[in-house]
Amino acid sequence: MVTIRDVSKRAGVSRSTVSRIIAGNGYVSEHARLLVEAAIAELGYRPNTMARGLRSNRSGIIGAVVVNVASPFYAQMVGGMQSACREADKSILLASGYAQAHEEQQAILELIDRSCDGLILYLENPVSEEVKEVVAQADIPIVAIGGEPTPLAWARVGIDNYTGALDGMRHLLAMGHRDIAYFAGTPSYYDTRERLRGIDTALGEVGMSRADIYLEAGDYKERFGYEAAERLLASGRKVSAIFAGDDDIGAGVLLALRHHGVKAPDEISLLGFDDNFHARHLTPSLTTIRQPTDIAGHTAARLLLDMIADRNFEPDDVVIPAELIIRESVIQYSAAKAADCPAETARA
Amino acid sequence: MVTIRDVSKRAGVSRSTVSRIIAGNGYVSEHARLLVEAAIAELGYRPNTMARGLRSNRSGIIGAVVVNVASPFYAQMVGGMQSACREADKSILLASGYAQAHEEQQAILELIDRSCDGLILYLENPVSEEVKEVVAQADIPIVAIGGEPTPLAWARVGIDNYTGALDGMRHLLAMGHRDIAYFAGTPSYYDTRERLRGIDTALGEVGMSRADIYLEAGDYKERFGYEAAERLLASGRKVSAIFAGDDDIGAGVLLALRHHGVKAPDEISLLGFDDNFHARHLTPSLTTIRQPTDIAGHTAARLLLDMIADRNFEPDDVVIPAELIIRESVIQYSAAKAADCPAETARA
DNA sequence: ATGAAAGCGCTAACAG
DNA sequence: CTGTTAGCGCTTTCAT
Repeated sequence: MVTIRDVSKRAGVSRSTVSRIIAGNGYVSEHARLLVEAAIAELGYRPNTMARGLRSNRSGIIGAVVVNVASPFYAQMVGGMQSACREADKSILLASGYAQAHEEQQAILELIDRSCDGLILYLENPVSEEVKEVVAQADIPIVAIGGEPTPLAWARVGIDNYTGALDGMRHLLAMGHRDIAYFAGTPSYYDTRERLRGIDTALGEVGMSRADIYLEAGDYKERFGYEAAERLLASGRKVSAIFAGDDDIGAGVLLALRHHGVKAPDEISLLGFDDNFHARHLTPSLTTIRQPTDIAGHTAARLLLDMIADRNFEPDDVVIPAELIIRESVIQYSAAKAADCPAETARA
Repeated sequence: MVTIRDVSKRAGVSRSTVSRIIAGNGYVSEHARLLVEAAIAELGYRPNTMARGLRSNRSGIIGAVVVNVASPFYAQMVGGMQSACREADKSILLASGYAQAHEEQQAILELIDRSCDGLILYLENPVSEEVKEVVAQADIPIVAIGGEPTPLAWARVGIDNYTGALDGMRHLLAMGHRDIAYFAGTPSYYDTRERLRGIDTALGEVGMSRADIYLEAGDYKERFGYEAAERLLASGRKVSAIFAGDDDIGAGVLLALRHHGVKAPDEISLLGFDDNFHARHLTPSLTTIRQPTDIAGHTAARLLLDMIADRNFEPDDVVIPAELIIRESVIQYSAAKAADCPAETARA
């Protein structure tokens, strides 16, 4: 292995000079630089990151924990982080927390122990005091991205679930729907709660409340959407629109409707959330609310990198707006169709 | 920061003893172990991975380069790797090569420089001699997973694109189709070439060849599928089935068909490849060939971990079989329908 | 079974 | 602008 010592000998300078040159800081004469660069090239020298990290207490690695990389939602987010890190010559150490408290904490500790220069956290559970203690000790910048806001974070990048859901429900309302079902995802998730808040607000604007809609909570799975839709159908409750907690749930709803001979959007409109890849390929194509997860990931990484570069930099939290994407699955409520599906819901 | 020295003092033993205990090797008396463990707990000691790595030349980190994490195909694969690594207490340093030679090489160098204990590589380009040299120097186990087979790899985990495509084409043929189009993905990709080989074989079995089908190559994008389908329609060439290079291309084909009023599968059957999440949600749901990327990722990681644990372990290459998933988009060829779409293709 | 000693390769004062 | 010096925290012979 060729070390900094070999380079210094070859170039006829001291190790410090070589160190300064590869780190790119401190004063170095042009003459020395040329000599050293030549030596590095000839010898094929590559700095040892471990030794460097041990000494300088910096690793050049960013740690990220998301719920699950295998899911496109988070994968895209990680892609965004990666593109930001690449520009800054940082690598990403990736861990998944699987939305489980224990796994999440383990992941955080793992990243801290690997001396990451900073952390990006998408957590779904609060962290224990012990972990908080370790994190505080490490004293590295942390940005939270979506999920449960954590006191650990120095800054937060969030997607506007509240406004997204608000806009979505407003859209349904504006299209004349009043008999509505909402199939919420995992109730314990922060995002789920935010979406519900948005829905409350939208409902309130027309003098309705959560009590006036058919509400069910489950998880962000296609299966839940399927089963919830079946239960809705079986209940006899008539709705003209279903708002799915996300596109996966929406896909399940669509399947159930088809199996039971209910036409969407003719008989029941359907609104999704996320704008996953499959949203536009469903039949009918899904009107939904886009969450730009890649942008969120990129933004979070940028913020983190800025904080790492300048420890005094105190960024404001940023909220990435969600966007209503109108496709085919939501149509104007038509009284004609309602004729044989009389609404039994209370109205304001 | 609490170091191994603090622990040794507290426990009243030498640093070596503490080191042996945390590394879990060498002879240590039960008595000493208890003392040290207590001290570690009381002090909240956490070993410094940098110092440890510098000294021992092992990092506990696995490096992975895939084409692009943001894509569900690779994301799932990474998920599989992660699940295997978690069991072995290794972390994953992730890089994307974006199927570009330069990026791929950079990614490899980055991972090597970070002293990864082993590498999992999904490359789409050959590597330069320089990089090969560096990799050889590093002397760490490397497993290739899909993509271009690389001489760098000590072992290879591949998905059976050949047999997958063979089975797919056989299925089309068995369903009576003879006028077939194949929309291949990026021609330079190894996987693409393998699939074409499979298609050749299947065609050969019924006395046909590539010249007898409508063949177009582009990239693995929905847009390509859309445009290729439009060109096919415009060409006047009649086919009863389209085999799409992957499900994204397939989605594009379906869209084009719909826009041009061609009914699938009634007028044209469609076969995909990959079994992406959206495949079953298309209308008609897509008959396709499943690539178990998560299993491939897991397998590759397991192999690598075994090689890291035992440098003499020489694993055989493993091939993960692809599987034909039958849904709605491919139906039996019907002469009746062919009546007004006379085939102009040569037959054997 | 344990301790002493010798660095791993690099950076960061400090002095010149 | 450059060299000297003193470790960073840990592992690993080598004795004992």
